[in-house]
Amino acid sequence: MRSRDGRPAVLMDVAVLAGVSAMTVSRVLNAPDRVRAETRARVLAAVQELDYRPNQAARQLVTGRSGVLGVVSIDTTLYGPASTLYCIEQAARNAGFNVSIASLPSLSRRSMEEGVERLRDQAVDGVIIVAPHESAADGLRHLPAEMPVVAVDAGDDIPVPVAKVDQRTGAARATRHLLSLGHRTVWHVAGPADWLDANGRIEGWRGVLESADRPVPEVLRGDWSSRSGYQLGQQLARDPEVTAVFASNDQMALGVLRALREAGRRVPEDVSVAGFDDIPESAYFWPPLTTVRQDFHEVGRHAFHLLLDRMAGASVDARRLVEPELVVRESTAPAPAPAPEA
Amino acid sequence: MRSRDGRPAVLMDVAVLAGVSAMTVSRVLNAPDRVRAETRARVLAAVQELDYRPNQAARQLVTGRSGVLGVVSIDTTLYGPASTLYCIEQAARNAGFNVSIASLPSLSRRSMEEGVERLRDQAVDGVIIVAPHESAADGLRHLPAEMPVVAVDAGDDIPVPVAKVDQRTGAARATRHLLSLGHRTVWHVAGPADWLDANGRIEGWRGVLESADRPVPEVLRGDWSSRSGYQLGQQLARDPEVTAVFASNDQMALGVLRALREAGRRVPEDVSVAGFDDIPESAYFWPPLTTVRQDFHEVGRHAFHLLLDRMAGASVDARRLVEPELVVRESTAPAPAPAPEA
DNA sequence: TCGGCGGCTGTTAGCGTTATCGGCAAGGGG
DNA sequence: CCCCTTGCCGATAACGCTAACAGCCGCCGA
Repeated sequence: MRSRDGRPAVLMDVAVLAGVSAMTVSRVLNAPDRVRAETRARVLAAVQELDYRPNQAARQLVTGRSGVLGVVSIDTTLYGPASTLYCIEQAARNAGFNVSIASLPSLSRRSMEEGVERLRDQAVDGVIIVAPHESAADGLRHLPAEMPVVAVDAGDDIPVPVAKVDQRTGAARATRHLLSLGHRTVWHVAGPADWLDANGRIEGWRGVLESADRPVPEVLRGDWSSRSGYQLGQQLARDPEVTAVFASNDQMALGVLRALREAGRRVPEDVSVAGFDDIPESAYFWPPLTTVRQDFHEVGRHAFHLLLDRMAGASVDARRLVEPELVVRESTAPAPAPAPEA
Repeated sequence: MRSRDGRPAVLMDVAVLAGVSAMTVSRVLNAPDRVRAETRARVLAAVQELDYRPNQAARQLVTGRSGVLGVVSIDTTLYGPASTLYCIEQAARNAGFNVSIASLPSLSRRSMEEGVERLRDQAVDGVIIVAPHESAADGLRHLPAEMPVVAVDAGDDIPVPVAKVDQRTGAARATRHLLSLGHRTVWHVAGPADWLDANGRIEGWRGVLESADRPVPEVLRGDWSSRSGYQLGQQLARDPEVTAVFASNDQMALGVLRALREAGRRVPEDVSVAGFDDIPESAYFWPPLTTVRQDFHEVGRHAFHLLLDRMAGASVDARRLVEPELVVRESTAPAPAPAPEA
């Protein structure tokens, strides 16, 4: 049922129908226990009957809060960001927030600031930034001060709370796993140079090799795509020294697998391969991929709660590290016996 | 620079600084040509100097428009919905809209209506629904009438504009391709029964088999996951009759590939396999997967423009079909010679 | 009996914008 | 010379809600 000749009911309509003042209706909705039970019931009945919905714009105009959170993110088509976004959204919904998104067309500081601006103009109550790039870090240092912001997977030297997966530990675990299988060293197919995740994994990998006193092969730079993994894999396949490869994500690992196979090198008998992410498909690669599972959902949840804290005034240097987990499958195996003449 | 002791500048501050009335400032922002160039310049200078940003809530309160579009979608972690969402967002941004999302935790009509409600309460100007389910169709028939809505990948008998990929044609192409390679018939690993896409593909597949007068094997139901493809693939691998399999998405095709290989059946020499979607990885499966490419981006764009039209009052039964494209790679090959005793 | 206090509800005054109407000056036609 | 138009701008009144204060009533203790 509607009042006012078909336009949606407003607070005043409810008040009239319930025989109370507008303020009382407002109270019923925002602080129910400050209204006598009987009155409250009458008001709620009126609300129901008129199918009344509070006008958020009006409420926001006076309270200054919109109940909307913003997420600015790079390519939400990628598995990681998509999962993180999804989980942020779930957490936010449960807490009564809506979520607006701003996908970044590029990785520049400028583009990131544009995304934040757009959200700010929309008057979001806070922003979560999913932009694991060096260049983004730059932007994160020049944010409008009054806006609560947290970052996902950002560096450590920025003035906003950060939720992230501990990339170094993850990479270290994968690398140690390969060494423990008897491989002399481990080659690394990395992600793009401006991705923090990529660099964190390089550090983890290199750290283990160095402290175990192993040779550190040159880093091979991919771009996260299977194609790049394939191309670099072809390179690796030519070198008979290579018995263990750690790829910085599962897609590149897939490319490596294919390149090795095409070159006649068996996985895992001749070469072991490990990935990173544990995308749902990797258990069905051939062979099933040993990889490092990142709990993106956990990261999303953490990010959301950090933002909540931040909005409540918490300090700017909170950090939330999520531990990744090594998932051993069939793409890694003991190193082949050294060639006879060695 | 700020005015009013540090709080953000409002329209009135700009007006005072520029020596004009508030209304004139408003006009400069919304209908620039109705203001003398000189005045406009003065106002714009003041805007700049005060770093003035219009308060959207106030504007919305009086105009009734928010400049925000809503997208309600199932699991945005899946490749298809994620791509569609991404592209909707791009298109919306370019047209000056923001986008809010509501991911659905379940596929029920109720859950979908909840998503729409949430967005409606947020006062979005329109909604795009990405919920390719039978159950969603039900909900689509009971939407608040005054809200502009378009659907992605929905059925045909609903009262909202629809943008979708022509699933039947896609499936038909894959099936015809396999028949043309000499296979007697084609087995089908389908998606969940309540997904429209899954059913559309079944129809396309069945249609081709029937009109070519081939036996129609029983449909095998998966759940889109590689795991389900793997399990059903094991079943298929046991049947020596099976020489061609069409899976309803690439993930399940991956599972099928693995099951066949484990059972000792070579792909494509013994069995041909085709998928659907053309996810970025499928070119690096082993063997590289023949599949049907869906242009999700195109769908996203269409959906957005349909919504724009709808908001402008266009009819409710607009339809936009996107043609999918067969991508032939190495997982399909001519049928093996019939067994000697046949 | 009265002041005071606590529980409940109403009144008033904005929040920052745009719609609407109206005014004023300059210019053009009768 | 006057009237009417046209171009530009300003005053006022909403839009729908809540913060802040004010008022009423009944009950308590003094």
